[in-house]
Parts: sequence; structure tokens; C-alpha cells
Amino acid sequence: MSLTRKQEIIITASRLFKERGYNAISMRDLAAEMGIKAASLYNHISSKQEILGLIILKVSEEFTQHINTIYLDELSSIKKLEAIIQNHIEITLKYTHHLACMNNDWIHLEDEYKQRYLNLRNEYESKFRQILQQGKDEGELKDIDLEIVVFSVLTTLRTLHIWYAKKTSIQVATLQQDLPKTLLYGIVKG
Amino acid sequence: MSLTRKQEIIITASRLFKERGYNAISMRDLAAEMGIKAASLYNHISSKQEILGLIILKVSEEFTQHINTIYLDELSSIKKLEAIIQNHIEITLKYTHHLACMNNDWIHLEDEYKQRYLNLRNEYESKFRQILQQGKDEGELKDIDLEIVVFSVLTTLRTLHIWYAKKTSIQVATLQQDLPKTLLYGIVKG
DNA sequence: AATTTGAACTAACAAGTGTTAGTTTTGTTA
DNA sequence: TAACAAAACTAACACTTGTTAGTTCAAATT
Repeated sequence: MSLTRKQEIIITASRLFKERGYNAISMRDLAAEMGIKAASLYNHISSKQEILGLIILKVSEEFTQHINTIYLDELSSIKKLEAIIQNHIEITLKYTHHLACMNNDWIHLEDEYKQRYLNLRNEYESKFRQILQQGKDEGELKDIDLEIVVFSVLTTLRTLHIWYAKKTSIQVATLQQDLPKTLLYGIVKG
Repeated sequence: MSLTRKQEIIITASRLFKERGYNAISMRDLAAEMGIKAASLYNHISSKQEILGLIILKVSEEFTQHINTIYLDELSSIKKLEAIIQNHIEITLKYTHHLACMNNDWIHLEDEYKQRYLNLRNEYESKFRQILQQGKDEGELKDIDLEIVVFSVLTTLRTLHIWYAKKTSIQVATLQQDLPKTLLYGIVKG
């Protein structure tokens, strides 16, 4: 099962978009990186915008699908949170470039693409918030302002790709062990 | 003490860059927003790049200067961390647009501007890392992988401006109280 | 009153943008 | 071998980009 030309374009684009940003990459840049001319790209994709849309919606959908499953599971809120963190790490390893694109360039999505992305993101945040609320209701989580926790945890998870880019020192196993600790139990002793 | 025209340009630009990104804003867009023509901007600034450089270096320098002071203070590492978090909140309130620019568009800095920014950022991270190390040495902080803590705390602090943009529900006082709690002591009870 | 200055203007530039139309090459299948 | 489809090509389009040169005009200074 080899990649279609369209998939190759998307993979190359996601790398370039990550490195220099959507607006800074021209169709000629992208084509040159693939060893062809800009016009040839249009045999495979319909517009530059479509490339960005496919990159971002791909991972967005995967995230939302995963949290929807977790949400319905019969688990303690803490176990759910651990599973969510684990999933972020996995997707970051698998789709580093896609993820960087999503975080940096979602703002450049237009019309329907942007709407679909925002809907998925809202759905994700909403489920995440509900899981935290469950944890507070069941007495597992501290009584901290919900929005602050949503913000601080999700922000860290969303930008994991930055860490991954310079994974010189850290091992993946260390991350899987220490990131949940850090986010859930804090860094201060006692 | 009214603003110079140059300062007005920088303020307007920082807002537009934040909303749509550096590359998506043309000199004509910026000029139109100020009610003048693009060419007129060049009576006050020397290039588009200079605008971005001034925006980003302004806050970068302020951050680095602050941590350098804290670093030398005779405080426990926890007190230092609390002061750093506090400073991030303050700068976020004061320079929301500048901060968003820095986070989203530093990649578009060129040559010397980029080098100066990266130097400041490295200096900041280095001091932050040393403060954490001090905390571990003195037994105040848990034995968690240092790089993971650096990453997760700094990421959250750097993107505070996102939260601030939609500060519908959260009060600043709540943030000042609950963000240090979340980052330092975690969200799980017991 | 004469001069200087600050800050706007018009007009134009060279280069780069995404995209389309029509054509040629390449490799696979009938 | 002939026919076909996939995927490249050239050439061009209309438009936008950052920036420069030279000019105008009102306000401040001499």
C-alpha cells in the first residue's frame, strides 16, 4: 500500500507549513519541494486551501472521536484524564506536522473548513470540561476554577509538538510517565 | 504625553497581526486601519519587518529582565515560581497583542531580529530551568523530569493571551489565585 | 514673512501570488 | 501495438506584495 500522490502532497505540505507557516509557503515552494511545477499540483488537489483543510480536519476528527469514546467509558475521571493525555502523546508522535499546522494555521482556514474545525474543537473542549466536572462532583479533583484547568491542561497538550521537535533529551517513555504526573499532581512536594 | 505616530503604528499592527497573522496583513491593510496610505507608513518606520521586530523584542526584553531580577533574589524556589507566574499574568494584561504576536509570529522574524529574540528566549528558559533545579536541590520540588516541567509550565504561561482574549467568565483575581495552584500543586485532591 | 519640518499624498516598480487552459509525456492496460 | 489514463509540462491571467521616488501642504520655528 503505497501513498497516493495526493497524500504525498499533503505530507510534504504539512511539513513545510509547520516549518514556515501556511501563508509563507507558496504553491511554487511546495511544488519545488516535490520536484514538480506548481500547476501540476492541481492534478491532485483543488486548491491550497483544500490542503490546509485536509491536514487540520484529519487530526481534529481523530481527537474528537477519541474523547467521545473516553467520555462514555465507565472510568474514574482521573483515569479518563490519563487516557486523554496518553492519546495526545500518541497523536503527537504520529502526526507531528499535522498538529503543528493545526495549532499555528487553523486561523487561516476559510468558511466551511474553519467552521467544521471550530465545531470539532468546541465539542472536544466541552467533553473535556464535563470530565473535569465529573471529577469535581465525585470529589476526586480539587475545587479549582474549571476554566483555568481546562485552559492550562489543554494548552500544554496542544503544544506537545513543540517539545517533540526538539526531543533531544527527553525519552518518550519519560514523557508518558512524567507528563500526567506534572499535569495532574503538580510539581511541589508534600 | 501622547503617543508618537510610530507608536500608534506599532499598536495598530500588533492588534492586526494578532487577529490575522503577520503574513496575512499587508502594509495596505495596516495603513487603511489607520486611515492613511501604505506609502505614508514609511515616514515613520523603515520596513514591515521592523514593526514585527519592535513588537516582539519589547516584550521579550521585559520578560528576560524580570526573570533575571527574580533569579538573583533571596527567595525559595516556590516563591520565585509564584513571582514568575504573577509576572506573566501582568504582562499578558498589559501587552496582550504583543504577546500573541510573539507567540505566533516570531518565526517570521529575520536575521538579527530573530537572533536577538532567540537569545532572549534561551536566556529566559535557562534561568527558569535553574530555578527549578534549585527547587529540586533544596527538596521543595518533586523529582520529575526537568525538561517536562519547563515545557509544560512555560507553554501554559506563554499562551495566557489566548485565555485573556475570551475572558468572559474568568476574573483576573481568580486567575492570580488559581493558576499558581494548578501549575504548582496539581488538580488532583489529597 | 521666510523657512523648515512632519506627515500625508500619487504613481510606479519589480517580484511574487493562486489558479486556469491547453498540451505533452509517461506508463499501464486492452 | 493501439488506446487510455495519470501526471507532468508551458504559458499566461489578474491581482497583490513591500517598497521607493518625488510631490504637496499645513503647522511650527526662525
